[in-house]
Amino acid sequence: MTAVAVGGSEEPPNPTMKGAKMAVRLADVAAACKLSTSTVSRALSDPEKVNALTRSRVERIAREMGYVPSRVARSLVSGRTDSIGLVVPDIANPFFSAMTKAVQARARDKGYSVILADTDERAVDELDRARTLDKQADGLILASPRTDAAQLREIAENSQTVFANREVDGAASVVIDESEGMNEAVQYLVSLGHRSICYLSGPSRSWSNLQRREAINAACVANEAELIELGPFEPQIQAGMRAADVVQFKGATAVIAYDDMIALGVMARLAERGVQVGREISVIGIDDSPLSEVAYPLLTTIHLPGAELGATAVDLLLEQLDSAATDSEPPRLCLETRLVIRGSTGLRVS
Amino acid sequence: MTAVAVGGSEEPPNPTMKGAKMAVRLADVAAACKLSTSTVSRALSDPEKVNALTRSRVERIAREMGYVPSRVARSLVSGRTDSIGLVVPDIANPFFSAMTKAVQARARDKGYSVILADTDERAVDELDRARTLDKQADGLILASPRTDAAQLREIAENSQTVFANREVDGAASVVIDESEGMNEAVQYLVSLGHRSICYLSGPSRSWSNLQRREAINAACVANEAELIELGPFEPQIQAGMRAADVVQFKGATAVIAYDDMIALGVMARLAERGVQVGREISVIGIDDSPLSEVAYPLLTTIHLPGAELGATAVDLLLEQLDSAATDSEPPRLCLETRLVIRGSTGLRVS
DNA sequence: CTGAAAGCGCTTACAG
DNA sequence: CTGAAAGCGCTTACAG
Repeated sequence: MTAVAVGGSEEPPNPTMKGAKMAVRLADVAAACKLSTSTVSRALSDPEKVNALTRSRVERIAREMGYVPSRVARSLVSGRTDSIGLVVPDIANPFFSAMTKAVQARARDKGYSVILADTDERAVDELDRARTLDKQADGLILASPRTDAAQLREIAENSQTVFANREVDGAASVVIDESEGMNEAVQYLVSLGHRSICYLSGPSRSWSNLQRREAINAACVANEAELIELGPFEPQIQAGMRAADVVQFKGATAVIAYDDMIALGVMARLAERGVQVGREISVIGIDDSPLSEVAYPLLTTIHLPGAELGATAVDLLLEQLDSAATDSEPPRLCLETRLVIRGSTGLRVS
Repeated sequence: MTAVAVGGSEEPPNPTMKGAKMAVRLADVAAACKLSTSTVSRALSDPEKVNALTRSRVERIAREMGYVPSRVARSLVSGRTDSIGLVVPDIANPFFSAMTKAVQARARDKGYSVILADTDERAVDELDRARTLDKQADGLILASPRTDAAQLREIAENSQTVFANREVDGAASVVIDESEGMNEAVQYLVSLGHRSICYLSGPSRSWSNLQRREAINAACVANEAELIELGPFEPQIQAGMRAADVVQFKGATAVIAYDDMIALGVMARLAERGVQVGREISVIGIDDSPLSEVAYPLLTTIHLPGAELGATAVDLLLEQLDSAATDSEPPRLCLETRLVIRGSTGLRVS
């Protein structure tokens, strides 16, 4: 009648410790079920390979015990982490936050989680951040990297990588082709009587900026407009405010900015000075961020499919992960743009 | 003189496979060094315990072979992942992107990476996302969760958790106390001649919204102003535009919105209707996001220390992780607010 | 200072 | 259908 400790292999649970780390293990469930860990493992992750009754019993007991499989143990055998790394220049920039949101949503739909790295526009940190993430993730999405092509190629050779908003030889990428939107913008300005157009450059090492410069240049040639380049400016409102001074000094009547942030900064400063944007001077942004509908006047801008960019990058990456081998030439996708006309543009006065 | 393959245990590397997954292992460098894995492991991660010459040789060879330790293997033994999970309602909302940026930066400084989950304002998904992240991270930061207190408490009991912008009994948290800023705002409006103030409510299940309602209520009582509550509205520009209609219908002359996004939407719609914000009607936001300096007129708003909130949450979480035991009462921090007066407010006209 | 062995928590051929 | 064993790539007492 007196109970003597028999076997006594049961470790008392430690209720003061938090976190699933000290939680019930597969072996605990197996012991409770009086089965081998092999069978329990199969019952939980490969149900077909196990007797139906065994399976349901295992499932029930596992649930009762609050069993949660260890992801890292699983990762160690599978070689996969089911997560992807995303490197962005500035999550506070609406373009990247919209893109990040889409990346996260799509990744989640596919059973992946995303590890985020923000380089705060510091190009020199990009490689380091990418390498760090590569150790923790199955693959990488590098958004608008400023690093030079050779180093990016090296990253792509050593890791599963997809570039967003940047093309790199031999690597998968999805970019936005601004030429259509840019052409519409220039054509529209010319139709309003503008003959000279000012482009406010973005970061000098930005691939996007290069694309946009080329696009506006081609568009200006095609539409017989003069092009004046100013900059570089950081894609931030503050920088746009400084840009406004240069614009005013140059006496420009039509400006296209590297992005909405700069355009918005320009408008804000101009308004402060009593200049009527949309009448005395026309301003066009690039991005079509939510902000462009809040500014005064509403910002005419080239719409960039940021969410689509993010979702597509995830799709490309997961395809690449699944196809294992480096079979064919990696895909390069290209998304289109269009001009969204609002209030910040108007007939040239003079 | 003729070199004959001796031992021949060298696996040929597979250059077509990408990713550090098939990379050189500790055992490989041990073999190359003709040492045990134990020694190599120590040389690399606990240098003091190893002969200086051995160490430098190991380090050199490891470098030459491009050895990168497997994080998951390490995690399996250490029980730590060195990453934290962050759950936010909407990364595209400037408040949360600013906070996320700060979380990421601070975490990185401390050697942690951050796994991001965006619930897209879907309160029902919060718990699920938190649990998923908990499996992959050492701890969790839950930003502005809408879930009810009981369930949040349960999360906090099972995982290392810090709440940002929400207080939960028995759990660590850092919140923003709006009462000071709110009081300044109401007092300011009253000093401009407004006697009736309209509050545009945020999400009904938002703890912040509750705090703000209480704060404005107290402030109105203290300043002898009438309070009219409208809403709820989602913290988005679109919702603010709809709110504007209600505001106009009510004939309000002074409104304080749940956040900048709503305030901005209100202003945009009002401007569209030809109503002069700052003259005919005063609008105050909450957040002081970069947008508030771009809107027209510039938005008067209550400054919220979003970056500080994020950084502080990380600090609290890491302290909690290090102190292992659930010793004392978890800390509850509170950050202050203040009113930033800009152009969207002015003397009451009638 | 160095090495052999056990173990972190799973999965998965390989037998039975 | 089930179990014993090996292994994923490290770290860490325990000996020597």
